[in-house]
Amino acid sequence: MPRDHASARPSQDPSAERRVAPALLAWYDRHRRELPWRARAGETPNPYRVWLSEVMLQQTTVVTVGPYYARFLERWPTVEALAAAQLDEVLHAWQGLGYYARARNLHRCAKAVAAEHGGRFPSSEEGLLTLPGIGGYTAAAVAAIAFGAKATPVDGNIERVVARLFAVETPLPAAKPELKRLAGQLTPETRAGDFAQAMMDLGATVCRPKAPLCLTCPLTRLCAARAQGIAQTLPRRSPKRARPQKHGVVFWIRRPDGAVLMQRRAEEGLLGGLMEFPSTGWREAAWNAKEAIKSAPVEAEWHALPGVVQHGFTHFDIDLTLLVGDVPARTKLDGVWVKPTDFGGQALPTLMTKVARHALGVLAGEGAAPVKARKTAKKKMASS
DNA sequence: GAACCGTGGGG
DNA sequence: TCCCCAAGGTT
Repeated sequence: MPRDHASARPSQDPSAERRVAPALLAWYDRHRRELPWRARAGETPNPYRVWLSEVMLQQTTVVTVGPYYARFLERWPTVEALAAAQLDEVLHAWQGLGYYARARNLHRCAKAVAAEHGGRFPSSEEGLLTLPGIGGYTAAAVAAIAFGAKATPVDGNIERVVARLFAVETPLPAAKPELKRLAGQLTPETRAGDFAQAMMDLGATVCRPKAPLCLTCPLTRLCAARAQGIAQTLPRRSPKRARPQKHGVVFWIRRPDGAVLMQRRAEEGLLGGLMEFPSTGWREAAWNAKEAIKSAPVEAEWHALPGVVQHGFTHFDIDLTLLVGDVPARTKLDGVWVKPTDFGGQALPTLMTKVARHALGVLAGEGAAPVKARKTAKKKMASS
């Protein structure tokens, strides 16, 4: 469907575009949020802190990032300190935050800045783009916020604000180039960093995905979607593919001293570099015990643990059942033996934290297993 | 372009 | 309960 040119303009007024940035910056000066990584008005931003926060904030909420940011900054106050850390330390500190490639790239980036840039981040978008884990959004964000460059980061918030302001009805992700172009047109010559943060604040607190607060929005008179009464329906999105359900069987292997076998996952891919309990592959077809045991790392007398651990990833759901096996002391296997009291010292993804909690709860003989898991377990056991 | 890559909270 | 989605990047 063709888009007429009138839609590429906020409201019918041709001068509206030029009024967006002044109106938004005036609003920002009054409603500016205090965030841990945000320099106060008049203070010089610290590029390391801006970069660290921007990477943590990728696809992650402000509330979630808060404590992680504080811990990272205390432990590694400078990019050189972070560069000197071990990758496993960084992964462990990142535990629970998700998208673990960010942690690996964060570490690589710190090393690159320390070793190849004298400990100073490049100040241009182009320079920043060459670093690991820094893509179009983060390069523009750091350039604008930390270095005052005229750059236009476009995140989910800004996509939404711009889609509404210009009533762009093209669905995402196809609309991304157009939204980026339109956002660039709005960016002022000065205060580009404040403008970007103002757009993001507006998207987070006023121009929200659902139930936008158009009555209190500083741009409401300039908003084409508001004029057409379609603000809440934008941006449109192309339908997403359904998430398949996968299944796996975990081998909970115990030594007489109570230690359990853990292994490190491959560096690349899902949960890369993190620790896990050994398991079968994760596939869409269900496993039966006899088949699963073929992929056990050791021979043992296996006992099925009641219950199931369920978890959702971005692109598939998974349920894990557990087989418990006891092996003699001195059993030699790939991996590390870890006592449950030391699980906290390992970089475990949330899925494996759930596995550990479930196993320890059931094996302790009390009702630590989630009620939901028990119900599902009964159903599954009855059908198998 | 499309798939892959986590997690937690809110409606 | 289920779906949405959050300051995206890499392949």
